[in-house]
Amino acid sequence: MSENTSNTSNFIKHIVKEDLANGTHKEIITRFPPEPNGYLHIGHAKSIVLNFELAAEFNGKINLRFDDTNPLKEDQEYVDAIKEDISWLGYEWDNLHFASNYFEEMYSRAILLIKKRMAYVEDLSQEEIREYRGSLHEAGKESDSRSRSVEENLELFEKMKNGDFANGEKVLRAKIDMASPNINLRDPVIYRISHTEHHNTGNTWCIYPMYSFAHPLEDAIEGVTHSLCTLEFEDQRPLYDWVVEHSEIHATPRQYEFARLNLTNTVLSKRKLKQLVDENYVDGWDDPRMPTISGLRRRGFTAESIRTFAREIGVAKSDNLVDVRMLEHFLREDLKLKAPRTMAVLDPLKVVITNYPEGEVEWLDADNNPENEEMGTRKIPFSREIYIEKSDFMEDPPKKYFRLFPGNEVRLKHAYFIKCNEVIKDEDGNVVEIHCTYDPETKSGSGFTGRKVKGTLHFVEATQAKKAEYRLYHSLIEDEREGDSFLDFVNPDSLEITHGYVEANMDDAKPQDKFQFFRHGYFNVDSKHTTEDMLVFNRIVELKSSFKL
RNA sequence: AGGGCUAUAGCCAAGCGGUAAGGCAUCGGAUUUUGAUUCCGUGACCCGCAGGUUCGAAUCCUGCUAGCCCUGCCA
Repeated sequence: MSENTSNTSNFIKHIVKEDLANGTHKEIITRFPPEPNGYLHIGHAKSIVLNFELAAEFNGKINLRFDDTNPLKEDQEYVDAIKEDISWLGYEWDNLHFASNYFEEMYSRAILLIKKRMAYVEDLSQEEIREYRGSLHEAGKESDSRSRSVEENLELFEKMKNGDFANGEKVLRAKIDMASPNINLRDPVIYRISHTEHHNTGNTWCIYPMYSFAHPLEDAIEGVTHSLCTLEFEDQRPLYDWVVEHSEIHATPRQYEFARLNLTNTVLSKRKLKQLVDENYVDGWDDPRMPTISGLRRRGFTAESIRTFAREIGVAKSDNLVDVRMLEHFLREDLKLKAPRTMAVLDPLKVVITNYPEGEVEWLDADNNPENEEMGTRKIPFSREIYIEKSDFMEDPPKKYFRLFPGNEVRLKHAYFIKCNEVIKDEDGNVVEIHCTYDPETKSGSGFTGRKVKGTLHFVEATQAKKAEYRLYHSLIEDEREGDSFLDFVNPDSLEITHGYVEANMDDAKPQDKFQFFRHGYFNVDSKHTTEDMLVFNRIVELKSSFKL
């Protein structure tokens, strides 16, 4: 990756630099630890970029580790999708691990804790455990199970493992402090029974470690030095350290917490995203309106723009709400020089150039990207009948409208000046066709300077035009709506479909090809809906515009 | 007397005792065969508030205030 990854500063880099400088570590190891229970989204991208680039910048290593300790929610489908998304983002992990590969090791560490009288099997029901835990304002109380002998605990824990108990009948708890002001330390459950098949270990286990016990062990086993997670785990840090210390794995991973990403007009919670998918608000995890990596990819966002975005938003500890326009900015910036510029009419209006010879087609020169000459030129057709954008004509325009209207002359991009002479309407009074005349002297590239026009319109020549479908996306979530559930904020009109024309030379456009459609924005050939006879384009983002009616 | 954390422009964010980086957005202006791009210009008499220490404070101390997180056998 050639991008400069070290020009930003954040508190985690400070910590790493210091750890390296004072010899705490010779080499750092980070990890990205997704639970395979859903698809990755742009919030994960923030964490991925942080962890991978931190390791790269300081010549360390990074592990991709699936935190698969709860078989009830996890699935191989998600493992595959997550790997694909990380690779697509442009990152390579040094090692691939699964928490489930450490189950045996974790089990033996749990036994060690029991032997050290630091863990015990609990008889209380889930409800009782909750009651005994106390509340934010009052201490918890100790359960009778707490004073069980080591031998009995060992025997019961083995029975748990052997499947002698039903789900929920027993749990293993760490013996810490039922009166701690930090509720996470009030004898947290570290193993539960779940007679569930695991995507990786099958039916080998019916007890599974809890995150708070498993995660620190995973980090310690792998020699992770800097374990980065989000703010809501701050209260768990004392427990994390407790597990590492008492499990006697001689490693000292440290947990650091940073603020998760929030984006305007977006939800970034796996639970909510899953709900949007399950309840058919969208067409799957990769729906172009979804903030998932796969959705952004299908929409047309580039990996580079997502990476740049993730770097530029920074990493800190204060809650934040980043404007989506920032993401869009980096997409435009990335595609500006990379995407060929072509003309597409999204909502066509026919124009007949009455003084242009019938049956004649001429081919005009058009550059593919004036800001990037290497992209070359192409020929585009021009003839008596063309399509322009419906919104580029107004019969009765306001002041400062410099597109087409009766009596006004405009430039057709790469072609000629045309002047509107006549408006054809149907019986309902709708404008169905415009009659114009062109001036042969004004041909583009001829150096004509006789007079100027204010507006330049894009067009598609009618006989060669290729039909296309456009999918114009609007925010899936609208922050300004009101409601209690996030579903009240879902925009029912987030997908707008139109049909129009693109240049004939788009014939060889393939899924995921990206273009700038003149005056419209950046578009991507949709990989799911495009067929042999119909190109379907996703609008990635619009061009910026200061035009107001 | 619950505990943990955060507070720098509309939104992100740097800053680590020496006199407020940068990006996004906004609004002007110039250039323009995209009302795009590009280019220039635009905002903190001040860093949540109030005191204090210091020659000097966004940075150190004290006290407030506001917001977020924590009572899953989720992660």
